[in-house]
Parts: sequence; structure tokens; C-alpha cells
Amino acid sequence: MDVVSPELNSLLPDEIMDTEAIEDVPHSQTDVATVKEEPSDDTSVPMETDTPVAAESLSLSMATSTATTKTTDSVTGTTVSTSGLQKLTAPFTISPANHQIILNKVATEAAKSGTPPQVIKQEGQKLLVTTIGKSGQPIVLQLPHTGGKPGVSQASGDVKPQTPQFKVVTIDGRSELKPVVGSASNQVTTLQAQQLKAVQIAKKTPVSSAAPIKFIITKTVNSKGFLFLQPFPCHVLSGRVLTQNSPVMPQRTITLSEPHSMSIQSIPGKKIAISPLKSPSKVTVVSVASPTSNTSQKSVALPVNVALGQQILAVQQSTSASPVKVATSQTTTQNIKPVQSVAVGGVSGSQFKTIIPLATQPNVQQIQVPGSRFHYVRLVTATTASSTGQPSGPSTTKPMVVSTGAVRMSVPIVPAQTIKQVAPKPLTSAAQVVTTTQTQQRLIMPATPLPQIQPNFTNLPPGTVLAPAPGAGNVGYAVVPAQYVTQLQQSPFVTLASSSSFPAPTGIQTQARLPLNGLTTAETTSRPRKPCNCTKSQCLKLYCDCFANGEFCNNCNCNNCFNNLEHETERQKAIKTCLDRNPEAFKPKIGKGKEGESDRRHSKGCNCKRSGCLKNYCECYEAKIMCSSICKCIGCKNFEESPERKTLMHLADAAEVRVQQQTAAKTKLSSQISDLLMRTAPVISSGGGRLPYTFVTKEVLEATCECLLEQAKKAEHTHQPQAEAERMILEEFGHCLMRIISSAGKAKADCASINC
DNA sequence: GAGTTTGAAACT
DNA sequence: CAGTTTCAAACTC
Repeated sequence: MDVVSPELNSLLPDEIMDTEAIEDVPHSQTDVATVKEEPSDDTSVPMETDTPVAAESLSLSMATSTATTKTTDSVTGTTVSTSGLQKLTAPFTISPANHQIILNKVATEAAKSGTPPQVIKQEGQKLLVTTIGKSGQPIVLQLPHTGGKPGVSQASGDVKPQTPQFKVVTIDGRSELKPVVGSASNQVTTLQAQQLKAVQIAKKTPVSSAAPIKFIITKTVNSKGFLFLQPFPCHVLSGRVLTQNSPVMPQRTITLSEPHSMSIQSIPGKKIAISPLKSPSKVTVVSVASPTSNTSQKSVALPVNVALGQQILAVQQSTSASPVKVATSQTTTQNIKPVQSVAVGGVSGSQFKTIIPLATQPNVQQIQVPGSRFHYVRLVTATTASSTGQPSGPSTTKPMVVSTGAVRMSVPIVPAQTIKQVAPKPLTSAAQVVTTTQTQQRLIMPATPLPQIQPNFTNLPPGTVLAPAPGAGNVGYAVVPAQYVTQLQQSPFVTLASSSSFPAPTGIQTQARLPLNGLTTAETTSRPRKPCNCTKSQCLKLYCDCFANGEFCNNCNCNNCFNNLEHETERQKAIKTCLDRNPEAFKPKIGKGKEGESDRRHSKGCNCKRSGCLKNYCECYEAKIMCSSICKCIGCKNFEESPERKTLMHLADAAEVRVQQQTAAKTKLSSQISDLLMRTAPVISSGGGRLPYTFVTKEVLEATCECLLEQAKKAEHTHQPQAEAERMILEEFGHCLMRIISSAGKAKADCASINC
């Protein structure tokens, strides 16, 4: 699996327009995203795995949401409609191999495939989703200009679907494209701080076990169109996500209530739970359908709270290699399976729906990002069970492999519940998630088969992401550290899907470092955690700081480490054990005070006996907080009036100041050097010749000195004051330098002309 | 870098 | 819940 790059968010338009009409786009379209054709052996219609009969649609509706994206997949083709797309600048690539959608894939990749690169552009809002035609013809979905201004919100409550302007285009120029079914109701409401964008792509349930792929992406954008990746706050989820799968039930509904803008993604037939993370974090959820599942998926209800400005990405993948189709909940000329729907903010409608079919391969590669905690994401295994779903339509049916770019979810996840329906529940203030500019991204990737362990989401480490375990109808969870996704940003070489035939999108490298919301990745990423040195705990006990902080071990010095995705099963068990022992084991020990840091205190208090609580053995002291009444320490010197503590603090402050000064000095020096190099660089590059100072030969130097001496004599003869004399000399020196530089330039020009 | 100290976590 | 053991980080030399 490929990880979505941070720019994926940027790709999402602020506004998405629904389109019902399909327009053919010339093959020469330059703005089209590259689509890779995926040969589909499966002539049968790819359908959702979880629901045999009814297609599932996921819809997210938020009072504050401003953008809506909808994707529909009909038997004959795949249709994606989006609304509010504003910023689509990154290439969007679909990889046939894994049925994955790759976002931000480098253009070179597309070029390699021999297909024209697909680019989603914000301006034209042309491309949203591409599918690969069965015939090998890529399909390009194109969105016409909405005319709406980005960031412009419509009056809340406006559920009036916009006119579908979404275009589906095949590379070969044929209009075989699938009718855009189901008009996405586009509801735009005024965003207080951010705008929500959700894109949902629903796919019809495959008749055969062939891989139905569903892909849901929701995205939240602030008023500036920036996407924020933020850790999940450990808040209670008030909303519920309902993903129950029933052959009888045509639709699945996930309801999310959020007072603020939010985005939610749900995957039909799969369960996705997003657990609360650190407040500013965002979560990306990717669910993968199990290849072997042939039965209806278990219904799961997930209460979900979406934080303001947070973004959620849910990706559902079917394991089968069959072509993926996207179908909207609305009727189309073609058979469409029921789709799961997710309603947010109590607003009904298909708004903010994004379903993206993904490759079914559950390959997972460990990606770790320092500093963050687990994201709790509950992934629902898509069942590939043979469903009553309509057989694949005409030859136009196109298998689709999609890997999406990074998705952000800022939704605390409540323990999943088996609920068929979730009533829209307005988010309470308590459920609010604070949105920050943090750019961390979360990715949920397929996990190895997991035992039926359903950790208490409320107690999971912040930032944990649960990935579905492949299996028939089984819902597995893979707890993925929030850093997982972030690491992708930092480590472009890491791919989520090892099996993916696609090379890791190189675009992630550069894109990952692109400033998001004015902050660079480095700025927004917490500092790397110290590597652990565990030898006996397998990094699966709280002794291990990595594990205790909900992180995978990365670049650690540990031995026999099980704190990675390769040992997800063991890891899950360990987490469960810890939670059984202490439900708050993964919660931060240092609780934030109500008012500032002064109120911060250790949740349990320390038990120091010999350190006087003035060494880092003491967790209170280590956290730079004073011991409190709940501490059981002996001989504590870590209190306000403690002279020892003050002395240590002063020393520490002084040391810190020195370090900062040194750092600042180094930074300044480095900057100066860089600036100098930058100034000289043009000379080098332009002329390719010698630098000006290389012309300062001995003769030139002597001549310069003579000029300066002459100037000094002149000042002396004219009885100029010393200051004036110095000024004259310096001025002359400046002239000399200018002449040297000028001569150097001329010499280079002459040389260049001669060479020519 | 090796050894010691320390206190949280785990265990009984 | 208390006592003991285990463990890895912090610390010292």
C-alpha cells in the first residue's frame, strides 16, 4: 500500500461539485491524471465485499461541511463525482497491480506506465478519480469549474445538490464512461474555522469473490484550503459509525455528529473506528477488504466524533484483484449496490462521500513516525463474499486500483458497536477536537490477520490506528502508531504495501516536506523519540518507551523487538494485556492542567525514594513538573520552594540557554554561509567560469592597494578629518571591488562568446 | 562503554 | 493491596 502524501490533502478541492452528466474529455487533455490500466481477469462485476446484495454508501454530512465529493461506480464503469474540489495539484495515480489508488505519485511513474499522467488540478477541478478500464483504457474523471469560490460556504442546511459537472473521460477519448450515478448532495455550510471536504467513492459489490474495492476519503480543509493533519485528541466520540452489514439492508449508515466542520470516511462492509488522538492530530484510516470473506460482514457501529478541522481518510480495500467499481447510492442506469452511508452532524444526505477502491493486498510495511501516539482506527474487513450484486456490466467495467494520498482524520473513535444505524448525534463540546496546524498524517494500512481482539478504543494509545485484519468476515485491528503515516512523509522510501507493484511515490518525498498550513513537516513533527534499548521485554511492555507511547520501534537498539507491524498479533495482545491491567495505561501520565502548565501534574504520582525527585528517575521531575499530593515519594525535594529544585532549575535553564545560543549561532552561521553560496551560485552557474574573487590576483590586489593609498593621500592633502578619510578610502575600496566584479563578468561573457 | 542506581512496571 | 521481581532508563565512573 502506498501512503498518501501530505499533499493529498491539498489536492482536495475546497469545493466539490456534483456532476451527473458525463462529459468526454479529449485524450489530449493535459490536466488529466494518469491512469494505469489494470487488466482485469474478472469479468464479473466487482462488488463490495461486505454486502452481497446492497451496495453500501458512505455519506458524511456536517453542518459546517462545505464540500462534498461523491463517487459512484456502476457496473459498467466507475464514476466519481466530487464537489468543492479546489485544490487538486498533485498527480493522482491508480495502480492496477494492487487495486490501489496512489496519490501524489510522481509523474515519472505515470510516464513509466506509458499512460498520460493524470493530474488533478484545482483550477479546472477536472480530475477527481480515475479508474482503469477493463479494456486497458484509463478513465479520467474530470470536473468542470464550479464557479464557486474556494472557501465560500453556502448556507448551512442547503442540501440542494449541485448540478453535476463532473466529467468522466477515457484516455482513448471514448465516452464509454460510466454515467455518474447518484447525485451527490452537496451541502455547504459556513465553516467556522475550517471547511470539510469529503470524497466518497462507493463501489458496487462484486458478484464474485473478486475483489470489491471501496475507498472512502474524507478530508477537512480549513478556510484557507489547507489540510491539517493532527493527532487525535483523546476525546469521547459522541457520534457513531454504523457499518453493519446485512444482505437485507441495502444501505449502511454511519452517522457522525460534529458541531464543527469535520470529515468522516466510512467504508462499506468494513468497520473503521478512529480513536481519539492527541488533540491536534489527524487520522488517516484505510480499510482493506479481506479477500476470502464470503459472508456478510459483521455489523459494527462506531461512534465517532470528528474534531473541527480534522480530516479523515478511510480507505477500503478489497482483496480480490477484480476490478473495482464505484457506485453512488443513487440510482443509475446500471445496477448499483447499496453503499454505506455516513452521516455527520446529523445532516442526512450523500454529502461528503468518497469511496475509493483499493487493492486488496493486505501487505503492510511498517512505517513509523517519531513522537506521536497511536491513532485508533478501526478498520472493517471488507468481505469479498459472493454477493447478489450485479454482475459486472458491459465491457466498460473497469477494474480500479487505487491508492490514495494521505488522509487525515480528526475523529476520535468510540468503541465500535454492532449497530445497524447510528442516529445523527450532534457533537458536544466535550467531543470537540481541537484543530491545530499540525501536519501529521495518519495512515491505516492492511494488517496481518489479527485475532478477534477489539481493544477498548477509548483506552488505546493516542494516535493508534487500527487496521483491519484480512479474514472472512472477521474484523481485525491493527494498532498503528500515528507516526506511521507521518513517517511516510519523512521517509519517502517506506511504502505501506510491500506487495505493491508500484514503487513508492517519490512525490511523497518532496511533498511530505512541503509546508502545510504554513508549517513544514519538520516544524510540525514532534522530535524523534529516543531509541529504546529493550532486550527482554520485546518492546511489548510498558517498560519500552516506544510501546508505552503508542509508537512502533523505529531505529531503536532493541533486541527481539515485537513492536512492529510484523508482530501485530503479539502487539495487539500486549496492548490488550496492558489495557486489561490498566485501562489508562496508554494515556498520558502528565495531564494537562486546566490553566497552563502550572496545573500539569502526574496522573499517578511518583514513588521515588532515593532520588529526592530531583533526577530524571522521577517521572515528575522528568516531566518538569513538581510533585503533588498524590505522589508517594520519600524525601521529595521537587516542590515549589525547594532550594535544591531551584538550583537545579537554574542550572538547567542556564544550560538550556547556552544550548539555544549555540544552536542559534550555528543556525545563523549556516544561514550566512548558505546565503553567501547562493549569491555566488549564480555567477558560477551563469558563466560557468571563475568567480569574481578569482580575479583578485596579486596584481589586482596591488593596484587596489595603490588606489586606496592614493585616496588616503588625497584625503591627507586636503586635510580631511580622519572619519572622512576613512570614508573616502572605503568608498574607493568599494569602487575597486565593483571594477573587479565588472571585469570578471566581462571576462566571462567574452569567454562565453568565444566558446560559442 | 561498563557498571551502578533508580523507580516504574510486572509479577506473585 | 502489598511485597517482590523484572526491566530499562538514568546516572556514575
